[in-house]
Amino acid sequence: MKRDVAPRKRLGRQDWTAAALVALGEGGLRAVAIEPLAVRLGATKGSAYHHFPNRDALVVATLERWAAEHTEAVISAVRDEPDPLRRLRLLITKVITEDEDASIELAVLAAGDDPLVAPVLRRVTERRVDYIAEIVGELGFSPAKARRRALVAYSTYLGHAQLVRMSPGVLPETLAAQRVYLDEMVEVLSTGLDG
Amino acid sequence: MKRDVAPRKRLGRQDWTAAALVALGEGGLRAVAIEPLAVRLGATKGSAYHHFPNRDALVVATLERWAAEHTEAVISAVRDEPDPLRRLRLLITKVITEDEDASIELAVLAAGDDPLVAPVLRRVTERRVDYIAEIVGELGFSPAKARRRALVAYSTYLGHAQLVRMSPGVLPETLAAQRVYLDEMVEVLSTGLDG
DNA sequence: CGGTTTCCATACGCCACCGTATGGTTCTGA
DNA sequence: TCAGAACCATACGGTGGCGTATGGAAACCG
Repeated sequence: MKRDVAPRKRLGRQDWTAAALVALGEGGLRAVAIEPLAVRLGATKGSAYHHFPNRDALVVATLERWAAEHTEAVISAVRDEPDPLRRLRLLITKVITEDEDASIELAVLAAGDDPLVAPVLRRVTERRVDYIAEIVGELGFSPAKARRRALVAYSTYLGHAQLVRMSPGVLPETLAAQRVYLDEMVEVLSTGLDG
Repeated sequence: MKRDVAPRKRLGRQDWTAAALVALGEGGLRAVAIEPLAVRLGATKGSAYHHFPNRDALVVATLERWAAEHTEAVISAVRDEPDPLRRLRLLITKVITEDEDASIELAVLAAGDDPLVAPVLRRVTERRVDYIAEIVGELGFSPAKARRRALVAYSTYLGHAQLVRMSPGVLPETLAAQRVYLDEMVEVLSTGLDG
């Protein structure tokens, strides 16, 4: 008579990190907690503490998975474009427009000073800035200048993400206005990079 | 014979919000908790719950105080400069360089999706963007374009703050390099605004 | 098919913080 | 000067999460 409400599958590490990613996107880092996740998964803490020694390990594994899955994804999505300037503009546009898993990224950024998040985030940041600088370098600028421009561009991206999160109201409302805005942003950021 | 170790002053709302601001800068929003603050102040919770109905009220009062003290401060610090373009550049430079109370600002930004923080932060953001747009408008641009440029500039500021917080390592190390970097950033952001 | 490993449920103690109740102390002004 | 208000200490109960112990079920394997 003990019917299983949900088909009681057995759980693995991946199930936990997957659920943790969802929770992370919805409620930030503090929502990545063992007991609520257990409820969400229809399991108990016993499962979690089998796969992970403690909560920190779960958080780290989750962040590591996020970094692996999303950092390279964006980069390899524009690698086909041969022209550096167009590639840069494509990258910026893509990354600004894309709001697919933005919530997770925003949550990670928001928790940037957490000792568990900091190292992962630092790695991802360096990787991204390096990549942008590489593109700018292809345009014929010195490594130093290329890096400076990359930093400005990446800062703008970060700030835009922050704005989207904290007060979308200040941003242009209509889709048309958004297009104009983003075009202008790309233009400003790529000033002087072409002829 | 009962010598007071610390001169046991009586506490007011201001003492609590002041301590809360310090805690906010040091440990983020979650550090703004009644019991730790009571310890820090050499008092007990009884005091806090006399001045504030609950923890949320303390947080709100603290944020309100921050908004009042720091939003207008920066703006009025550059109001004297008559030339709009120079005023804009002064503003950006000032705000990027200044790391006085940056920790509090960063903590507020990091907690931007907290329901207590969101409305305050939204107000502050609108106010700042409006002010930047106003300056750009003085340069002869249409309100729409001025606002777009203001948004780009403010996004860059936000992102830069984020970078400072999460991985200062990616930013230029030496003071000289920092100067060059900031100059270039100001130049990029004010591209096309002058002749 | 019996043993071993993997997986998970139950139950427990712990800690940090919230909020309340209650009574004591200090201040203030008629 | 003393009554009431303002202020604060102590003690308590509640909540939500962490981590551990222990035993039992499920899967795997010889």
